[in-house]
Amino acid sequence: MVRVSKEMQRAQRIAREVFGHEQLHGAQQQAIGSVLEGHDTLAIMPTGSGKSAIYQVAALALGGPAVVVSPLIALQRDQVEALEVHLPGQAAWINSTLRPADREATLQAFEEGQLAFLFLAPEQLCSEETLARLSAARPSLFVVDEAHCVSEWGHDFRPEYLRLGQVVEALGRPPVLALTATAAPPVRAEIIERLGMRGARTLVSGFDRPELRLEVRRFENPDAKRSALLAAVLEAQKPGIVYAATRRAAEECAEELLSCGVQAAAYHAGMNAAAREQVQTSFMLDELEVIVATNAFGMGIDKSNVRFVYHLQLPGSVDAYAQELGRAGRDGAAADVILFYTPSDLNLRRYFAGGPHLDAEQVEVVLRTVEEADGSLDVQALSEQTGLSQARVLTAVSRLEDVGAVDVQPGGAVNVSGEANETPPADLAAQAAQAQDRRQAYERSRLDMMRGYAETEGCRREYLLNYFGQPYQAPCDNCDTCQDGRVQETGAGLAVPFAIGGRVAHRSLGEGQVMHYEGEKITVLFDQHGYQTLALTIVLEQALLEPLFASGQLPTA
DNA sequence: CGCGTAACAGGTAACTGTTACGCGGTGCGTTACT
Repeated sequence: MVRVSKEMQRAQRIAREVFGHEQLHGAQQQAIGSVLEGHDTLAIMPTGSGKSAIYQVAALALGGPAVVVSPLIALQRDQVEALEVHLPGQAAWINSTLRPADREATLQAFEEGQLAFLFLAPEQLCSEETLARLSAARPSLFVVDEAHCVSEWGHDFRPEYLRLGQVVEALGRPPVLALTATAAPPVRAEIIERLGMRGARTLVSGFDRPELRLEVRRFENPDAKRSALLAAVLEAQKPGIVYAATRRAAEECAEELLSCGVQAAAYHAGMNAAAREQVQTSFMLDELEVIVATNAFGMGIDKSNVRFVYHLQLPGSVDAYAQELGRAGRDGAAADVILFYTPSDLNLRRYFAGGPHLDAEQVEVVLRTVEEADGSLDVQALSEQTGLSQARVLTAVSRLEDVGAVDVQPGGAVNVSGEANETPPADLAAQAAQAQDRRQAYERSRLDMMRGYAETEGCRREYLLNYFGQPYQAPCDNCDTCQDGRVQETGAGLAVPFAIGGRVAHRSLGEGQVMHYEGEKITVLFDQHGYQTLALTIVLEQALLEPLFASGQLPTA
């Protein structure tokens, strides 16, 4: 018999009376319960499964105001509007769209306890003053929505994401609740580490989407591929989404579709805000049949009747692919998920993966400039002083921060860290350059996993689920390889030498987690070296891998 | 990193081969103008 705690009963009542949810489902209850028991919690749940209700109910049950980190101003607006229905006047945002007077009024309302929810992007949490004022209201919960951004964006795009751990400290360490729809094991580990979550509970609910039909069509020639995609869109049931790797490809594809009589439009970050908004709105209203987008499109989109998601180029990681394909078939009806693959697309993704390559000399120039300026320069100023691009300086500073050589102040100014004074700058620069090499190698190993999906002869659903650490018994009977008989039934119970999800140790690559088997190969995610695929016969003959402990006993940092 | 395009050289007409260069995703914020 399940004992329902008093706190949980209270949470159920809040869900019902405030938000009108008759019944919280199991995963929601688990996550809310975990938070109410005071645990830092990472909840991984598909979009549309009521993630918002978790933080909404948990925060009210805890009784204090919640600080919610949200990556996009548009998402902050959506969340506030949703709360406004049930709790008028108790949710607000702080971002650059506010006039100074309104910003001040909002902060004051939060300090005085009039707000239950405050939404902001991580950049806002870099101001000492804002932090001090938020902390004065003694927030009872710190929520990081779309928490995969920590790992996807923190390293060389939005570095403030990597500093949220310090923010949690500055706010007096309220319980941390991180929410995302997709996170593979290394992404989970990084979210927990970077947010400084303690004794974190990780709750994962169902990744499998049996209604999605998975397929890869391989082409050697990009033109032939584009024609095939156009033909597929013409025939497909609409509405649908086409993902392209570049803005130009998105625009060209949208134009071609239009000229074939399909109501299509492009969507990417190079368009002005009004045009983007208009495209998104008409897609949501079913006025537009097909949206052809870069990865700028999708976060926070919950449209139930998307009948296909096609990719004109492969995404940079299986994580990104899972996010994007997950936007199909939310209503539970069948939907088509096809990757149109040409191996040459890997080149562009390799370029994007892991940011720029850094020479130790370049990093040393940055570090010495930081020293000479005595903490007065930010990334932009450093870029001007050193003649290196901003992206390069940003990456150099992030890696110097990782190795403890520099600190970045809330205002953005870069300082030499106190501990680093003993070590020669050249050594620190070399360490930072190495850290960047490792990061690139890791990102490329993730790209290799995406390529593995495109090229697998096995069940694609099994491949995806294994990637997210879940065992699966192929065939699924709803992917191309299963349906055309390529998948050999491995036979239930055929002994695999190391359990999927289990921990293993390799002589030279260190410890890792078993991800996937395919033919004579085993893929392991190594803590230090990313995803590596090894020949099973050699592994067994030379006893290269040693099992550690079963999955589920993974110690959390 | 690697691809596609533009510019250019070669030797006197039209074109081919070489080289150089630019381009490629995601958003917050701030600031200087209209």
